[in-house]
Amino acid sequence: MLEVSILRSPSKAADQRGFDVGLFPTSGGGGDCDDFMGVDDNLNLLESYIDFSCCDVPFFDADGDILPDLEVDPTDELLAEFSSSPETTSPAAEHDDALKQQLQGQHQVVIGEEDEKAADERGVLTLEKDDKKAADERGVLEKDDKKAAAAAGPVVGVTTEEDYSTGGAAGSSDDTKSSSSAKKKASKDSNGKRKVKVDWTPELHRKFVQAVEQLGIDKAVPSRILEIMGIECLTRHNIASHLQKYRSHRKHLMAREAEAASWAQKRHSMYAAAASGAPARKAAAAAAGPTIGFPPPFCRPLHVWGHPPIAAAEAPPPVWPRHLRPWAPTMDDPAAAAAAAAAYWNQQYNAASIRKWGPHHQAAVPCPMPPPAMVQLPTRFPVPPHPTMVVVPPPAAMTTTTSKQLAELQLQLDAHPSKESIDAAIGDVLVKPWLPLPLGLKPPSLHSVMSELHKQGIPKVPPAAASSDPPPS
DNA sequence: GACCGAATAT
DNA sequence: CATATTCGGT
Repeated sequence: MLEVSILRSPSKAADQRGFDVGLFPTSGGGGDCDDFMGVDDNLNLLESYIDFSCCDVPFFDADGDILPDLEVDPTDELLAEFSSSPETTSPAAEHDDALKQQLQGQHQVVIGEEDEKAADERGVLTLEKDDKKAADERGVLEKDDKKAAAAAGPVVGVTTEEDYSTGGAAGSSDDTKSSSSAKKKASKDSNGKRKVKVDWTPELHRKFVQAVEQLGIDKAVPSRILEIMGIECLTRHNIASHLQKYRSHRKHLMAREAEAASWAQKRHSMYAAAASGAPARKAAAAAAGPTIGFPPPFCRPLHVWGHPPIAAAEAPPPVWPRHLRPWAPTMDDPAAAAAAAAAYWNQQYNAASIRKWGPHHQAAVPCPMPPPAMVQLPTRFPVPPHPTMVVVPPPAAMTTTTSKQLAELQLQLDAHPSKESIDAAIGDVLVKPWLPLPLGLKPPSLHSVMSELHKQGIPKVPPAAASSDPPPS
């Protein structure tokens, strides 16, 4: 917490440490912090534990509001306490930092050469799991105490890194696992670097997606992505982790689309059969109606990247005519589809972050972005470099009325295939109703959609009538 | 040994 | 749930 406050509060700890506190540009999507790429050398102090080497001003927006904090675990908080406790905020800070590193180093050494369990048996470890928190809260030992602790041995009430990062295992009479993991941790952090949870803000994610797109989903490997993103404070592991999630979601999404497409295909065939088949068969097909053997009129996307549940009342229309969606790509155009997918991800991310952080989220970037020039947009990328998308999700739940209306609309579409192919209509209008809308394009209300359809000569057909009246061929 | 991706942990 | 870490394979 305090760690965050250091970085968050320009007037307090950060200032005291001589941080060059800057503000985030307000420019919505474009917040590609070229204007604060400069990294204050003073940050090196902090870098000792927290690799914020390129995160000079990550936590403020232009209003000086506190921006979403990085989710830090208690480990981080402790170190924050180290960094921000009064005695570390002045000239002494540097020494403290150094001391802390030193302390950690010593601790590591001992952990490495002494079995934790043995230490425990010796009674050297004084903190039980439950006490750790209290230790956290009461803060860190005074400088002198730290020195003393370091001198006396590594484990006397000094809760160092591995204590926290292993969930307090060091203090418990826990077993080999904890000690070995502590060892690992210790060796890993021997350089004093501390891993902070990366906050994948929309901006960051956008960069990520752009990099992935640029490389191609197949060739997109963490190291390359990182290279293209050019964000120093990210590690290959951060990228890998995010990439894993990205791929996973993407996979689900594609599976979903494939499924929908296959349904569309079936539907197409069925129409063809019904239109050209014998009367009996035709009647059967008509009687079966559009809902039997077909997927629901709209396909809700999988819970992708924190898709918000939307109340039925405020749910946007799940479908709208193709002509009202000029941006809609077709599955025939892979590039457009890919771009749409990318836009979709961006939109998902924006939506998620709005929910998470509120409407000002766009200014929040945990790491400064590279200058835009560093990122080449795919030539065919049809969306703006920094698209701000409007969320157009399908409804989480439908009221009866909405459901009826939808069924009706569906039937209208069924009964009056547009000049475009049924396939396209299904693929675009029904299969992917959740595609993002570019900013400025508000999703049409169901009402407007329907009246538009009506204007286009598509009458409102009562479901009963529609189902007994198969579409003309 | 570095990297990757999936699995698992936090 | 999001992210980090681990682990097995290349």
